[in-house]
Amino acid sequence: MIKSALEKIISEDLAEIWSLLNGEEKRRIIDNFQIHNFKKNQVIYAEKEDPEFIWCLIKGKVKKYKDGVGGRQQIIRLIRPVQYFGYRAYFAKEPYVSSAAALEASTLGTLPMVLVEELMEKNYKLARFFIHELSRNLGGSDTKIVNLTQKHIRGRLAEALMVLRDNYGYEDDNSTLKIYLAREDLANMSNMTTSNAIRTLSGFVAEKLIIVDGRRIKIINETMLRKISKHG
Amino acid sequence: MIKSALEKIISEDLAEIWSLLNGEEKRRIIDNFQIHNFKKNQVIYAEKEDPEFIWCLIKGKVKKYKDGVGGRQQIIRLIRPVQYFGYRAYFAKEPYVSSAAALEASTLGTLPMVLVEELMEKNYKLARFFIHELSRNLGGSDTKIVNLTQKHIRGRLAEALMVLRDNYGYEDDNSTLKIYLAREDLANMSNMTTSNAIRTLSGFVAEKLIIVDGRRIKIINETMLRKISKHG
DNA sequence: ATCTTTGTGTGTTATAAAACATAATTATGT
DNA sequence: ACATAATTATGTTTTATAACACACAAAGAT
Repeated sequence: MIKSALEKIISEDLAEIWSLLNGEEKRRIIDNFQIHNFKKNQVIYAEKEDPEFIWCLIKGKVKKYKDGVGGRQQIIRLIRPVQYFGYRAYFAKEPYVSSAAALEASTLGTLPMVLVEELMEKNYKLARFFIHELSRNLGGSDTKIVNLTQKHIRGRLAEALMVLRDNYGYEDDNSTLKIYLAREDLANMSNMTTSNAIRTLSGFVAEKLIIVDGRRIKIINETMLRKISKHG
Repeated sequence: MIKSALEKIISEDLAEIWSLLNGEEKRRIIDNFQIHNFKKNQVIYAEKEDPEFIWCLIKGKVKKYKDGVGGRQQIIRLIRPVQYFGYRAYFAKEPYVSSAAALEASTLGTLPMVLVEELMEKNYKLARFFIHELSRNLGGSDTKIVNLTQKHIRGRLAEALMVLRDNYGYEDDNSTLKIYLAREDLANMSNMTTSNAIRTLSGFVAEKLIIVDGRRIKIINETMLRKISKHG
């Protein structure tokens, strides 16, 4: 398993990033790539630590979050395979401002950021890849600021459900979200208490917008949910 | 005035960015740099428009903001001379997600993004400059999400005052904020209604943390304000 | 299997902040 | 200089959401 997952990613260009590199560069990546396994809920790195590696999610699901006042947690971003994270703080030359944890058992790879920077200096496409990613994430964060501060509770939860849908998609039935979050995590995505996440979710069930079976959420009326998310 | 301001910026390396370029590159910048003047409150660009230029604030003050539900505006970031903005959307290959407007009469310069990208491809330092800026801004936005959603009204306003202090500094008296915002803008920075910004500001005056004279805000107890901003 | 912990669901109360209302002041245009 | 509009200020009411309380179910531990 150790190297095969990586070879697969690189050779099949599952991740955009690798297709930008030449053979020699790919060689150096493979030589320095380290595989790590994380259990469900295990912290990958924590706020205030110093960044040293770029992280690559190979299998599983990861949340990036910030712990705020009174132990309240805000989920900032969700990661899916094959995505990269943990490089922002290094580029900014500052400690992490958010933490990362596995939402389920996950396999990740690391690469020293010094190597990434070295490759980047030689290969403009790699630099451009990060500029593009950072720019998209920044736009997303700015949008999230307004979503979380100005929308009402129903709008924020509907928004969270749509984020899950867009990030992880549906199961084979084309309607069950392919992620099973605790109500608490749902609340932490939507800036509300767990009680209110549960209550609001029950409301959506009563309105036949979704069907809930434990942590399985089946989206019945996506159009309506998007509408609520927009004007809520 | 037309070119002199630019020559001054470039020659004196007032902006970090120019020191990264060689003579030939500086030449091309100067040839393509366009000066624009904006009146107070004039919109520089608006959400959903397509980005074409990078903007350089030479003189004045600029706010970046998003209009949210019910006409409520959220100020995302403040710009001071000599800072660059407006490039994120271009790099992300998407329309602007926020608008920019002059907070006071301002002088700005534009440079076509295609030129910036061309220079960037040749000059790694320029690419690294943008990666650094984007990374810092992204960290700032992620932090702002938690600040605005989890802090109470006093904490949010104190935070806004400290942001103003850190961005624009003090007048010669070493205590009066070097920016004169309408209460409405103060509210739009702090995610609250104008009424509450006024009320909370009056509270700070009563507690002798600040002195207010119209739009002039004199910081009396910065330590206490930082404390309120942190735990509020 | 039983105990303990953790997560889910709902009703009730408390409260922070918005919404609304109305003056008083300050700017702005003619 | 005056009229009109915009901004600042403050009091009152309403409301969205947090906080609290408790029951029940599910999952782990001994």
